[in-house]
Amino acid sequence: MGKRLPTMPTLKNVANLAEVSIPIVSKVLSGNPGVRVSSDTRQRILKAAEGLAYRPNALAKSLKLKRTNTLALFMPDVGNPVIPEIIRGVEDGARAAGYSPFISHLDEKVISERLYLAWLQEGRFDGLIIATARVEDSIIADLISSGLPFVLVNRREASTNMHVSIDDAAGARIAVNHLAGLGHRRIAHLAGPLMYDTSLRRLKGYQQELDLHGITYDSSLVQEYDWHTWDGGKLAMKQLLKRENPPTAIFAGNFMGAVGALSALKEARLKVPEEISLICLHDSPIAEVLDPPLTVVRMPLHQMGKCAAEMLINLLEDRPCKIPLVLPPDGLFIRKSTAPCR
Amino acid sequence: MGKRLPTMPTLKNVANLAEVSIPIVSKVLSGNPGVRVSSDTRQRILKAAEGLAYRPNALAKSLKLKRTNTLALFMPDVGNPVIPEIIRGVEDGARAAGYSPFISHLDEKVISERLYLAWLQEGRFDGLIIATARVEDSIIADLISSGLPFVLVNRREASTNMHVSIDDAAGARIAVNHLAGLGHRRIAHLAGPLMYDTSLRRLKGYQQELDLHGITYDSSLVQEYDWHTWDGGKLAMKQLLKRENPPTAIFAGNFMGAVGALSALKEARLKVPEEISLICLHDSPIAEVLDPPLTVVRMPLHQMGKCAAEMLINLLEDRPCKIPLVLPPDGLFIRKSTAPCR
DNA sequence: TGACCATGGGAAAACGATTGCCCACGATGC
DNA sequence: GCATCGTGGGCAATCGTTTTCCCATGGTCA
Repeated sequence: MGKRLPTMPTLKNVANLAEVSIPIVSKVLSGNPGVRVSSDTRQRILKAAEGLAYRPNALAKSLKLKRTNTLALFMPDVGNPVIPEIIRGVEDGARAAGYSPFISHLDEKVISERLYLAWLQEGRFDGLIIATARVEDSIIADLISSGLPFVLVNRREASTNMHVSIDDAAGARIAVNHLAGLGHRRIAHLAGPLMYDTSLRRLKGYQQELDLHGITYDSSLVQEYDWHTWDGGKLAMKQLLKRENPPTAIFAGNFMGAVGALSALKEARLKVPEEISLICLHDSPIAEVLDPPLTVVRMPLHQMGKCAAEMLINLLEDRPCKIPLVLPPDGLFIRKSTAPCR
Repeated sequence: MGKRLPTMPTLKNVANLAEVSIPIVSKVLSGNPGVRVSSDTRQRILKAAEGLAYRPNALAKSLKLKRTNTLALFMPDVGNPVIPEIIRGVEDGARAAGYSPFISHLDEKVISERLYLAWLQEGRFDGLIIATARVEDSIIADLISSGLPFVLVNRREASTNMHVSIDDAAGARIAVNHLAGLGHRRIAHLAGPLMYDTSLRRLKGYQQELDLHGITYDSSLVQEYDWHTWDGGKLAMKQLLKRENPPTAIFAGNFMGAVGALSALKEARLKVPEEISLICLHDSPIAEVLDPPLTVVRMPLHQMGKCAAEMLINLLEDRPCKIPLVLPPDGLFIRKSTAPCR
């Protein structure tokens, strides 16, 4: 069904036009330096290819070469403002090595259908970068046992060392240290879904740093929230504000949560940072235009993406992998949402 | 270079295991209903395929069939919050028709290298959806003359009717009408880069509606801004506030601009909506958590994406195309950033 | 018993590219 | 004058599928 619109020129067409054989055209056009060819023949081929606007068919080439030079990048949620950073990092890493990354946006349905596994098995891509925490463990296990090349981003897995993540605990500690340094003692934590190891590590960092400052951990100051939505943080913040003894500072596990929390604080007529301080992990250009601009611990998302691409490509090209598995946070970016505790 | 990690099973392997020929395996597995095969053979083949976890090689299949069932979606900027909506729309449209969309994030470099044209010419994708206004006209012209199947999103082009967009002028008029209905007369317009026809149409709609309400158009109330960045709107808003007779209402051309404008207004200690009203085109979940939540004219971005996919697939499958080229706005969503003019 | 038919399944070509091998040719060496 | 050698370029196989065509085989009918 369906007319095939324009027919692309093939090697055969070029060969006919240049009055030579197909293989020699291939050799000349693929620029193989070792090929010996008379300059006359070369010119004829080049002219013919140019005239026909010839482009090698990627499918045929990849089939023969068993290499597509493409990567698939699986993203959970393009709406999350931290995602673009990662995407750009992957792109930079991949393109520098001659690979083209293609992004696939995974909604629940696709995740459950294991389409990504299929794409890899079907040879459409050389490798896979998975940047979604939502993928089930069982599927990761399948992926590992299939032996197919993939890298996990922002998610660690004991059974493989193909993953890159950021030191969440360290990030959390920087945030809490900042808050504690400002004199805050009742520091709440808006924690991402605790089914994700990333959230768990942030929580642990929060606890550790509290401990270091001699603040006893109060689990009622930890409120889990849904970080897939913008108002997950808002709902959680409202919960937290219901306490009889509300916190003087909030450490939000991610950016979306902080924005939601800020919204809740405003509805509650609490002044940020005068009455309550707010800090979060991750940065985003939006942080600058919020009221007040958000103090954040910036995480090296771009670098994480880039490392993931490099790691994967190293694997694909059978080179030793010397990429760090865990990246340190970029550090504190103080804007206007945190202030000394009154 | 590079070890080829796991070797995927092929039709040949399945055929060997089932002790039949390759073609019959292909026929059975591709589920062609017309194929007549004994149930014994069928069972053996199915079992063998299952046992080997066979998956057809997409490259070989596409090469033979001249159809990949994939679409490439070119996005300008995944950081822009309106983009995810479009992406999801395209996905819905494509998947419903059995196509997989792959997103490529186009930065300036890629745009200038005309990679997208290459990908299409190389047969990697069946068609292309271009959702970036930034692509140069000359490249669009190339694309058209190449005869390759593509659809333009949110951009009109006289030389092709393969495009889907939203009625920007109508959206602008709804916004201005709302503001005028609240009694505002000095309504400023934060206009996107006027090199884009989309921005131009919004400006025109703004002018028309002003006219309808008997308000004379004052070009000094129109401030162009860069809508690729979050603080483009902020800078523009600051410009506007320098006037001796500042506007009482702002109509921002897009969401990012409105967020930036809101930021500038806060810095200037202007109360929204008490002292100045703000409305924009496009909606985003973030609009809810801003302070105040933004009143917007919602545009059918999801539907636009979906229509684009359907239009492209209709073209690919040689079906008549009955998709509307221009979609009406979804309408006004009143939140809290607009109020009667004092 | 011989002709016919339906049925199941295989042979081969094709998609477009790459590559190892080999051959023809003219030039060179003895 | 004969063997050798290097050079330019073609042959053929291959990657993994799909699809058209055709051939066995065995059963049915006269």
